[in-house]
Amino acid sequence: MNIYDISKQAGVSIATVSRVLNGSPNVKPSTRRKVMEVIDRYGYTPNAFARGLGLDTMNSIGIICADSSDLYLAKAVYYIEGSLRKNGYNCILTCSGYDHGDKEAALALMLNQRVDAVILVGSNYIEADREGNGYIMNAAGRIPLFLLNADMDCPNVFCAMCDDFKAMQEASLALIDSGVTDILYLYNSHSYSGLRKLDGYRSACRMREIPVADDLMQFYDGSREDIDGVCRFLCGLRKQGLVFHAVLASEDMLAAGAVKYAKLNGIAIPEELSVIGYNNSLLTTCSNPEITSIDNQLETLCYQLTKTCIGVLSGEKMPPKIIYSGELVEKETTRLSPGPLDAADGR
Amino acid sequence: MNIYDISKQAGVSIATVSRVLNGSPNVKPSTRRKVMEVIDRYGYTPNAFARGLGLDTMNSIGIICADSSDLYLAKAVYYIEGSLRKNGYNCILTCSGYDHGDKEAALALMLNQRVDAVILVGSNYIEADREGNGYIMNAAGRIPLFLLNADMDCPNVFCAMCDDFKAMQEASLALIDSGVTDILYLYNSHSYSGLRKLDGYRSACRMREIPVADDLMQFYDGSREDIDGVCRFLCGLRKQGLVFHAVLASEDMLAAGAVKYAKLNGIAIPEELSVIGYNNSLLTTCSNPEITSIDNQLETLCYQLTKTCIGVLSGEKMPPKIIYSGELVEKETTRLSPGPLDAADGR
DNA sequence: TTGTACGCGTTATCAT
DNA sequence: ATGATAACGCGTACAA
Repeated sequence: MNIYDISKQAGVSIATVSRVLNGSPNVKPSTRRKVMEVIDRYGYTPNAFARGLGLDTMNSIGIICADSSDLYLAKAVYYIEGSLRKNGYNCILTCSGYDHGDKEAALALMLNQRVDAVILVGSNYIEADREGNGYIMNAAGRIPLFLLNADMDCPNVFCAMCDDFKAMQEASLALIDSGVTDILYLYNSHSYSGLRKLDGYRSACRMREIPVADDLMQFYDGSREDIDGVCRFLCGLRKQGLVFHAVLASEDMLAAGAVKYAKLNGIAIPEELSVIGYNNSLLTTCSNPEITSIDNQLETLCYQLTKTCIGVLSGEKMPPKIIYSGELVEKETTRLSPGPLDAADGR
Repeated sequence: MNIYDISKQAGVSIATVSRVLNGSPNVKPSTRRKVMEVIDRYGYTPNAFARGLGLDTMNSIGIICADSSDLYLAKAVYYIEGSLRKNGYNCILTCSGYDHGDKEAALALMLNQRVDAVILVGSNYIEADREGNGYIMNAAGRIPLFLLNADMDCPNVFCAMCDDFKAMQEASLALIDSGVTDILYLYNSHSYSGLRKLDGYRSACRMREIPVADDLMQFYDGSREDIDGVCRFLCGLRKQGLVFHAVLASEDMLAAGAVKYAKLNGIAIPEELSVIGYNNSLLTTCSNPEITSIDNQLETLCYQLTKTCIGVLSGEKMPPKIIYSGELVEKETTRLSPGPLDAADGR
């Protein structure tokens, strides 16, 4: 069934059928009814490919993330997909992995699919060196690009991010000011955002005139799912004589490993060891005790980014950069000094 | 840049360009080089919409799941997307939610997108009553449908699933045979698969001639992310005087709630309370103690299902149903009697 | 080995 | 208000 068949059955031209289909006002009500009746009878829907060819769009948007099974990225993809679909866009998903060449290939494939825009989910699409981002700038020459949790100054590239630097700085300061010493910073990504977090920690140390010890900044390069691996990693550090009374982690999963480490070694939380994670994911409430974590407003970020995307595609002028602040959510793995908010809270 | 431009630049006809593009052997090497040179120079790629129109396919496959941020579904989506993409297919993702009408709408949208096939991820697309599945049978009349973790007999519908009944039955038997009494079955889904699991538990009780008490089968209808809610739910049951020495859960998240419940009430695991989850997800190793769980071979199932999908789309004859067995992975929340495997293990 | 011409199913333009 | 017709860019049968 195509538009010709419908037009014949309805005794009109294909132009009229098209008009009915697309809600043109220039159709006599009786004609519209007649055509609609035939359309409904045959359950006709216009061929999306032909439509795409004519309009040069199929209203689809590419979503690229490293790994959609990652707790955090999965949430982001979910929010973005829902928001875009609600606005009539389809989402083509690609998991690119963390390898640079694969990321580049994934983006190229999206462009060939003729998507209207691409959303890059996660901080790992921006390299610390400028050259590594050439493929992004290049793609931005063809279609608008949207980055979640990444920062880039480039025409036709729009970003929504959490100020990871400040969030981590504030968490570090809160820890320090509550009297905790020897804070181990644990991270597992060298992405731009990863480095920003690390810088936040360093900056806090400097602000409080604490020396930034190299062996208190540890990189864990095991699997992102291997909580026990993190636990073993920390046991190893301990065996090497490293002393720390807090673990500040760039990701909840690392913090969960720290909690296991404490359990295993009979270290009391938070009395002897404080733990702070990042992302405020399900892992924080699954862990026992529940993990204090930084909420980086993922849902809001996703919503703002898709809103920007839809705006751009409708030809509106949109802000190239949206920045939110993270929020420290205290649970059971820390005993921070009461902040101004808590002090004001009479309960 | 279209195929005409390229053909002009290369001094050949569009047919030749097309042949080069599609790797036809009937092109003189020198001509091929000449054409390739022009293609490379302009970075030309054929218009996917025009191609789709002519070939009636854009090699894209729809993936529908209720919620791609769910730990389990996210993994499934990830495996499926990767496998399909490796075989040259694009994936259009839709999260349908759990509402029946929305699921139906999501499938209809996919059909309008003219995808080559649709994969329905998760057991919640099959209703207990036959009528509820009419929309699926209907869609199967247009394109092949693939169900992960669901069972349906219908032409052009292919399934890959874990035998949830048997897996849960075996877990129940293992618990019973290790001497545990008063096993609370905790579940949060009335899907077909959910009921199969429940039946497995019941069946095990009957096999061991244990009465199947109604209040030992509890349905939790809180949020799928609210581990604390599960904890509170169990505390409530306890306060009502319900006695149970094990929690057998249809999902790891429920089991994680049970672990928290035990901690909160000073109940020793596994001495006073055994806990078994389902899916063997990250939550099992994040929990403390780590949760014994049933691994339902998700990766294998996904791989087999996509293999079937690709086969069907290539016109091969494929089995309509693939069934795997679950595997009980014992961790720290149970102390099961040594099975035949453990006994044979000399370590 | 290469080229010509048509079909794919829309939308949009221009008459009427 | 409606109809005829030209794009849109590709693949491919058929001809050469």
